[in-house]
Amino acid sequence: MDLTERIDRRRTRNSKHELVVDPDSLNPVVHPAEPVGRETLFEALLDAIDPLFEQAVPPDVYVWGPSGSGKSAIVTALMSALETKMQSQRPFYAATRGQTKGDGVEFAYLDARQATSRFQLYRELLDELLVDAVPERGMSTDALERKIQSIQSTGTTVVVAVDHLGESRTADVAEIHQFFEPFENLAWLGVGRTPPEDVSLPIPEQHVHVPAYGNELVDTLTVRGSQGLSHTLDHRHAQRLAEWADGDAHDALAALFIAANVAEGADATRLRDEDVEAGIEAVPRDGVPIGQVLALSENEHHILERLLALDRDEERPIEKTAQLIGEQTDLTPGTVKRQLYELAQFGVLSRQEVTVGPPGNGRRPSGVTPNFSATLFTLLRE
DNA sequence: GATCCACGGGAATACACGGATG
DNA sequence: CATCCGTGTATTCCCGTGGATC
Repeated sequence: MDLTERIDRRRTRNSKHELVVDPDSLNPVVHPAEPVGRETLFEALLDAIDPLFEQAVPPDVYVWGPSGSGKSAIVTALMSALETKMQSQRPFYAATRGQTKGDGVEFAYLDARQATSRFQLYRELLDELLVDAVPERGMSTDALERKIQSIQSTGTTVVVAVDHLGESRTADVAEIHQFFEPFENLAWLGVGRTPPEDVSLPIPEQHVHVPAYGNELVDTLTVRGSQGLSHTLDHRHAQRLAEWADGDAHDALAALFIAANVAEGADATRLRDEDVEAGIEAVPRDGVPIGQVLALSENEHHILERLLALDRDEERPIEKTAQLIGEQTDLTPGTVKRQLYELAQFGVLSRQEVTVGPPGNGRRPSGVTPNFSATLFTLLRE
């Protein structure tokens, strides 16, 4: 960090009123312990796993709904609530026994974006269940499966939530079904966007539909905004964001997060209209969720950073882009090109035909542009 | 020695266009 | 006019190799 940067930071930190007091509250990838205004959905989820409260293994459940409808928020909240509840009721001696954290019921939350293969899903699950570290390599997937089975043979019931199913890189419902089939005392709760009728069989009989936010989004924004900022979020601003985002909490929070940063950068003491508009400006309405971008590998992040650094106004065929990026990384242009194509298929980048040079024979090249908020990506990468 | 996976290279396939063919 | 074909690119798909870890 150079000197001016230090001074800059010091200056913003010491400005009379710090505007952002809790960044996490404004962060679209962070979910609060208690989601606002979704009590009925919480009930529906509890209903779905009701047998659990009579010591039985509940059926598998599929939770689905559009992007930004709060699926992740409600499921993470449910799992952590269940965990604390069940733990407080667990007999004291259980905690000290054996290699598992205890017997009875165990809860785990897995993010399919972090665990994309059967191996990784099993590994993450074991990591949640066991106190000991679980190896990341050198152990076969089948060995992990046997390990999970041996835990179950002690009579432990496992409820595992798997978030973000059916994205282009993550496992889908059918795969999750297959992966967790071998385990007798395990119920899974899959979360995805695909409507049940479009999901390839087999699919759980229990569905819980999470519809897009309606008016509740204004409340959610108000609560989270007011927690994150040093002042109450202006009602007009909450309304403006909710309306623009059309019920998508991810987009609304993304814009709010950026707005707060813009305002803070300008040494404002309150969020101003122009900040909110700047936030809205910086978030594409139909982009990929930023969490999906953040979950990419380190190399892919490098590629994206270089891509964002290139002059945005210039049209450039993908080949040329790959070459420019390749020069700045230790990846070959060929690999960069393939990765760019993959990212485009993934939805992280969007492709459009590019008109460059004389109209030759073959197929026209295309260029790539980010399909997410570059500002948000940069802010959250730090 | 076994394991998983990121890279990298390259084969296979898709697409665009002009010209030939029926 | 509709369709097929050849050529030249773009894009997707696949798989072997090697690093890192156990």
